[in-house]
Amino acid sequence: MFIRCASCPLRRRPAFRQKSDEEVRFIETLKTEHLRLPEGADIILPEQDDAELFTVFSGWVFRYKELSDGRRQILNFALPGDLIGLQASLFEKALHGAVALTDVELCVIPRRKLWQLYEKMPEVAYDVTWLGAQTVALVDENLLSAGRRNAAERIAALVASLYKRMETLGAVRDNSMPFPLTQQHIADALGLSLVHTNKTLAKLKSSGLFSIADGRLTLDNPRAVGRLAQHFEKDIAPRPII
Amino acid sequence: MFIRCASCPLRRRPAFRQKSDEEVRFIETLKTEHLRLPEGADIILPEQDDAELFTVFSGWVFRYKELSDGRRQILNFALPGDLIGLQASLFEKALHGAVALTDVELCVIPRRKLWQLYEKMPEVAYDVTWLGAQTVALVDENLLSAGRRNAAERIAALVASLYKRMETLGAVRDNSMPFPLTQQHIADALGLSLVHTNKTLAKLKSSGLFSIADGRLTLDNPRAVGRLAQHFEKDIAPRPII
DNA sequence: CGATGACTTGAATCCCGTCAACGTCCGTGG
DNA sequence: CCACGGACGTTGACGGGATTCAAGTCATCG
Repeated sequence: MFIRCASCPLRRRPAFRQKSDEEVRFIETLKTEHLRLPEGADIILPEQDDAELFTVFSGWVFRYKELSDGRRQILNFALPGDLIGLQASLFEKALHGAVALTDVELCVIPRRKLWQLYEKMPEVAYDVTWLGAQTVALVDENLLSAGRRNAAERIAALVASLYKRMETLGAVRDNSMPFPLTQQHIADALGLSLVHTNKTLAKLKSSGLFSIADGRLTLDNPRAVGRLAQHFEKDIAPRPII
Repeated sequence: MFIRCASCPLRRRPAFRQKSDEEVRFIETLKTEHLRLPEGADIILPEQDDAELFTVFSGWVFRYKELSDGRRQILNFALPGDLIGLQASLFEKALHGAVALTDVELCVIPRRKLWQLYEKMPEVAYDVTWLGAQTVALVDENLLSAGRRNAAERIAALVASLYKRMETLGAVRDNSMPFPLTQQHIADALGLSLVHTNKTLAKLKSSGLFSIADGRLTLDNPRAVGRLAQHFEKDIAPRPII
């Protein structure tokens, strides 16, 4: 099953900057495949030397690094519209891994076509850079969390960030959004142990900040979460999508 | 004092990919200023909405984020050849600050010229993206440190990374390199307290891993540092410079 | 020569990690 | 039908790595 960019429902959402027909047609020539992968599938392997470039079409993905004894750090989560594998495409080898957190659909742009894009369609090249810079911004924020926030603040910052992003995508209803993370994912993303994550999570839930059930998170007290997180992100302006 | 790109000593070093005369001439049209700033000067202020794009010509720079109560996290260090301010140029506002760690010289590329670069010289645009991805790689590694390494490992990883980068720039002599960081900088970069940084640093020094004196760091036991850091970076291949 | 910034050092405290056990849900298969 | 195992979540006890508080040394500098 192939989804044509011209009729892509994702890119029409208000979260994204609307592109000209010409640009969309061009992007469609780049896209070779619409890939479906099950939860848990490896998208990019650490050290992989032929990773492609992907746009997340549906589902959640995370990038990670790990140490030889198994300690794992999740670097950031990618949601629909986000680009995955830019580093891996530009460098000889991938310096990180990427895994499907849920069942996912990915638009595949072969790494060998990346240069074409710069030659032929500078607007799109600019957007690629923009999305790369967006990744830096996400990782920056996570580094601030891991380095300088305590456990409760880290969780609040993660929740606030994901909630805002999902809201922008139109995936929030009644203060509630899909939340596929296990506590192990949360721990790995925040640089905490599983046990301590569990206990801190329990405190925040019982304080009425938010609740998690049936794979969904409900934000019960947005202001308290925002205060803890010090994450005063305003509405996210429409952004590029490849 | 203006340094012409055509006669720029930095870009001729083997650390960098050599560019065609045409590209260099073009880059020179982008560069409006050769800026000198003293140690401690702000290069980009958090929230700044008109930050320019800079290439570090000489000296060290760091990017940082901070929380409202003063907790500060250094995101990464930028050395000669590195690009600063890409996010700040692409987005409405800077989401981080940048400060001169030493006296620095910066090549200034006005943010309004960034788009020109994509239209007129795709090779250079590609390099901008490459350098953006390079920043992600650096921050990724720092996030792995802050999230999953203990204090000694973090310091080893920082030392290993900076040493390798300085070596590539040809700034290492007799296993020794300039090292302008204070212990406070190290603490802020690694997500540690000043006191604990001091004590851990003392242990590593007395174990003979490295020594610091007169603003220089000498790597006495590269293998032990590499083992602690699990930072097996091979030689860094020549990279783009704008 | 007082002031300031960087670095040291010791003691008390605590946040968080580790260990260990237990509970629940769910899919599988005997 | 129920035993079994695995994934995920929960809870208590304990210890330690790291923070915080406090004080003091040493250079540099106006």
